[in-house]
Amino acid sequence: MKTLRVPEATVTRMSIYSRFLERLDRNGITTISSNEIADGVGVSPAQVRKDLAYFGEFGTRGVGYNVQTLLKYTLRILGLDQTWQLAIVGAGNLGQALTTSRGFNARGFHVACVFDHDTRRVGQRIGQLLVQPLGQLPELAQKENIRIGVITVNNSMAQEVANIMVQSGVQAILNFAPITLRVPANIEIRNVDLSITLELLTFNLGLKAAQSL
Amino acid sequence: MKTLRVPEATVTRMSIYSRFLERLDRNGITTISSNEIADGVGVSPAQVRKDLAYFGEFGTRGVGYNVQTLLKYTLRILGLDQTWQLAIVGAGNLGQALTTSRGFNARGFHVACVFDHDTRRVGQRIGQLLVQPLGQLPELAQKENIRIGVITVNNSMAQEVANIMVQSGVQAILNFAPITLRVPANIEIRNVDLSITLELLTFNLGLKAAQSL
DNA sequence: TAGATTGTTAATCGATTAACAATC
DNA sequence: TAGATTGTTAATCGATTAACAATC
Repeated sequence: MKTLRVPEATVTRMSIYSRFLERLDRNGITTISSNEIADGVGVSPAQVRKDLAYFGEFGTRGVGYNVQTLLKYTLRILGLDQTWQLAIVGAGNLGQALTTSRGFNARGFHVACVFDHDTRRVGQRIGQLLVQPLGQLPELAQKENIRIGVITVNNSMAQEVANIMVQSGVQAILNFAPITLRVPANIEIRNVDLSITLELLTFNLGLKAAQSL
Repeated sequence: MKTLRVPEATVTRMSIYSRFLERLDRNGITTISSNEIADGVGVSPAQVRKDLAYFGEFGTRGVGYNVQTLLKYTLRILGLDQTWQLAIVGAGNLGQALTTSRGFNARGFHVACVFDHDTRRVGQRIGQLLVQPLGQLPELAQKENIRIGVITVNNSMAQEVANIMVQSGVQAILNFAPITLRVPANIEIRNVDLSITLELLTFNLGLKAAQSL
């Protein structure tokens, strides 16, 4: 049980390489070098080779990488060689957007059900799905083999929803409520805070303004 | 014109410190140490002091930091001592969610207008706002002093929308379309790709599964 | 003055890049 | 064999942490 220690930036780039390879594959390109991958996604060739080296030897010296083979490996590394059933809790605008979004319904991901606390929302149609009452989450999570829960409710409900998700056997949570949720250590959790992203922009604009003085 | 070089992680943490200070201030706390800030947000005290040191000396040795003063400084550093007018282009579910979201209507940010290409959406009400035709963007951007544009249209429209934004004098773009946009170098741009975030989760779940073998 | 906490320097840690031997 | 490109090692770069002098 050796613990593989991979920088998070490497994983992010694996995701980017993987999409790039998908595009190459669609365009019928069969072989590619680290140099071309680097050019294609905007990193250094050494970085590409180093990133891949965390996971194995996928290329052929003097030749390059087989696109299909490398694509298959990157998908497997990212855990995308299997299906991930998602449940979204919170059928407001954000929940609706994510339910039908391409990112959440591609590359192994599938939004299998949507829940809401509000009885007025229950029964509403979102894409192919009907909004389910929150009380149904434990049962449907079992039935649909939900492994990832997405929280798009407001702050006051978020912790309660997280608790229900954990009790329902969900393994990972993607949380859009801008609060810190408490979950057991074995649950993967990640927060998406768009306000911080906005503030990175305004910070940089401020820097620029200062530099042009 | 000395160029201030600050790690992006530091800026992200400044944003987090700033919110923490807001909470302290609301609770009437007047003084705080780097140790307490560190505890409150989950980083090391040395990190807190080092982060702040990029921007100045805000504390008093032997005493700590004045909450109100430090809050004011963090807000100024992040560029939040001014109002940032936003325009959202794409009045679908995501656009609607962001238009009325608290993160986009607090701490100096204000969604001033929403646009859509689709004539069926134009005139719709979102919160206080009416959806405007895309053609109105240049004029309204001027009139409303829009400095940040948010792109929530589909991939095929995103580049065109970015072009119009740039021509309209927008300084920064937050792009939710999962494609790489070409903009002039003086425009700040940032992509939000939720799929990559999802894949970080599945990668970690895969690691965990491998370790428990 | 004694106790506390900052701001800063030096040490450590980790990630990226450069360089090159291995090898197709 | 000559040319090309990988996989890996060593060098560099940058960020975090530890430690402590400065000072309230």
